[in-house]
Amino acid sequence: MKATIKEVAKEAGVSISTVSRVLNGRDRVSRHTINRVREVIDKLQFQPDFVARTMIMKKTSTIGLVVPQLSNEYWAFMSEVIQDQLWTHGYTTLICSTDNEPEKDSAYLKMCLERRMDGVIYCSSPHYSTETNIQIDLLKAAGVPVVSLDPNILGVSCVVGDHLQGTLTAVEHLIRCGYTRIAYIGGPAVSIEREFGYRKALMMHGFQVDEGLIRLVKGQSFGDGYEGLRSLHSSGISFDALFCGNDLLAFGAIKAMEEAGIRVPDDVAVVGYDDIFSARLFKPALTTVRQPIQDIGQELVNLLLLTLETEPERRTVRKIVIPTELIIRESSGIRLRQV
Amino acid sequence: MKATIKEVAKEAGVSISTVSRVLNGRDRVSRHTINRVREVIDKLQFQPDFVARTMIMKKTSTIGLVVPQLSNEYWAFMSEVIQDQLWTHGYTTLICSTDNEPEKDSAYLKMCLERRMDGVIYCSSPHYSTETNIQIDLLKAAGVPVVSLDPNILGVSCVVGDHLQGTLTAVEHLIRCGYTRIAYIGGPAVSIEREFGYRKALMMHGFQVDEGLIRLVKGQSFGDGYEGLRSLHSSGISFDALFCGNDLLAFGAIKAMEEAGIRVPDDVAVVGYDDIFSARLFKPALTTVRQPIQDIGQELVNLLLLTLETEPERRTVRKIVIPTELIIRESSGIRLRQV
DNA sequence: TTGAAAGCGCTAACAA
DNA sequence: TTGTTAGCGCTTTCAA
Repeated sequence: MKATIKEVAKEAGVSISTVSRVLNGRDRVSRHTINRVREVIDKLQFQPDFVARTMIMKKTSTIGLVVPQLSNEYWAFMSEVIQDQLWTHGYTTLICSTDNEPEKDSAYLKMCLERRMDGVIYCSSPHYSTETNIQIDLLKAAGVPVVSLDPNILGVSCVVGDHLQGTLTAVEHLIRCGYTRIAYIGGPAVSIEREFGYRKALMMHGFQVDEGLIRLVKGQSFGDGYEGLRSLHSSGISFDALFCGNDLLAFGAIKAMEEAGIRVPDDVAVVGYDDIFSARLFKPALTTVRQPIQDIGQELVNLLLLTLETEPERRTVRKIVIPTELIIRESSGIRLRQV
Repeated sequence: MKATIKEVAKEAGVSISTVSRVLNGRDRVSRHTINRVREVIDKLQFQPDFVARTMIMKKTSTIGLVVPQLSNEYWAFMSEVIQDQLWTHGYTTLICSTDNEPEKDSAYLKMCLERRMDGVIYCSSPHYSTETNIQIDLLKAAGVPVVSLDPNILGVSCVVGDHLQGTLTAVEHLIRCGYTRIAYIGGPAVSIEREFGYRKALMMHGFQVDEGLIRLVKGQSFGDGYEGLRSLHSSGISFDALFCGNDLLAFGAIKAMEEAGIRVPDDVAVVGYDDIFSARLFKPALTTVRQPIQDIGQELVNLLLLTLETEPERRTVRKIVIPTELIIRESSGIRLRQV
């Protein structure tokens, strides 16, 4: 059914090595032979078998990309950016969505090794497991370049958002607005530095951290934010502001407040994190810490490509910190211009 | 660096075929040999080379999935559902986001053939090109099962949302609410049947279709909806309701109306299509036609798997129509319960 | 400029 | 139950 190089060679009356040569443009082949072979290739609709080629070349031209959840706008956009970037560099991206499940996480990494990915971009859910670490070590041991977004994995180059700083700025913004009882919703699915930034901001401004104002939820989606706020609300504790580990959590929390008759920002000011597209569409438009997805994706790809071009012995571990930006909108109570 | 089956055989003092046998669980191997080999495999951290295996088996266990735009919530979710489904059936999914560019569309399909995907799920942007058709034919000619979402590609099994009916129901809902000047924003990136449904509903209820109320925009995203409404507004034409080809277009249109001082739903009622997650979060909550993504993804996978299990000669072209459901929320002017 | 031959790492007859 | 051998479709020496 599918023509092979053998049939092309036979039909053209040359050897398979000659066909291979015109295919790869290596060595020199006479004009006449080239034309003859090209003709037959067209006629037979021959396409070299990528798999066979891969086996010899030891290069799949494929990069594995592991993200926590594709249905989360943030990761979907990130994946798109990275895939585009890699495509222009001749690589295909194998996107893997782990749905925040540690088992899937390591399973996909394992697959990356089995399938001989040329490199891996790992955007973990921060509660990755020991198994994940083992897989990453295996990958490294096999000489497969790995770069990661955010987590500190020993010996892996990474791009990190400046979460501590980002959160610090966000919470300071709330403090400056005069809020004094600032709650926090985060958890293992969100960078721990955001919690640190929250604590740091409070302490720097002379506030005691009230652990009762902190809710650590399991996931990083709408429902988790919703539950987080319900728990906060039903505890009876009072708060006049809320910082959420990401925008989706904030959306969920606001929804829960709406249902409980708490007005945002009149009763409680809210700040999120990420600045996903819908943050500006939401009512009230969400004040949030912007992570420049485009830049982050770009840096991840650059970092990976750089590693790919360096011999394993010469590779160095780099860490690139991407600054964040506070985007002030309605939800934090100040009516500035909408961005 | 990486151990091969040869080294395992040598180390274990058996032949490579014996190693292969314990690897695949084929034939019978003595308990003792199995243990011996397993030990060595562990010791050497041997993993069979997927690529080499693939070459012999003529099966990559990989399915290509082509979607128009991953950063669109609808497609991100769809991709996640399909990837999950396929993963449980032992397949890896290669997700390709074409960004609505016909060239990328056909380029990715070409890649699916080159890389010997076992099957392809094609969720086209409806303005796919001739080149796309050629690539799909090539795929079929090579015996690669292709199933598609929505478009009518000759000889390709497909799952289609019942867009004509869905739109009809939506527009009839507006008519019943008493709106008489119903505008439409759609275009090539959105199923043409939605436009037909719009026209049909109007005609069935004795309205003349006013072409001035129709705006065909290029893409399917927020910005396109925004532009569509601006164009509609600046033309000076009057309208009291608006049906949009998808939710994102509706969001954009509503944003533009907001800026123009047009209130939704008080001045203009709006209905979208898809029921993406943020539709219920939006203010006003969006009335929209729900497409059951989970079901659609499920059906696509089933259809593909079925085709995969059928010998090429016995394959039949099937078309599965998925019913839609009108979800009434605030934007269309009736204050029913929020879903 | 071309061809013959040796593999890449594995599976799968066919023997033993 | 195990080993030998012949490929899968291609690239790449090495000769001619």
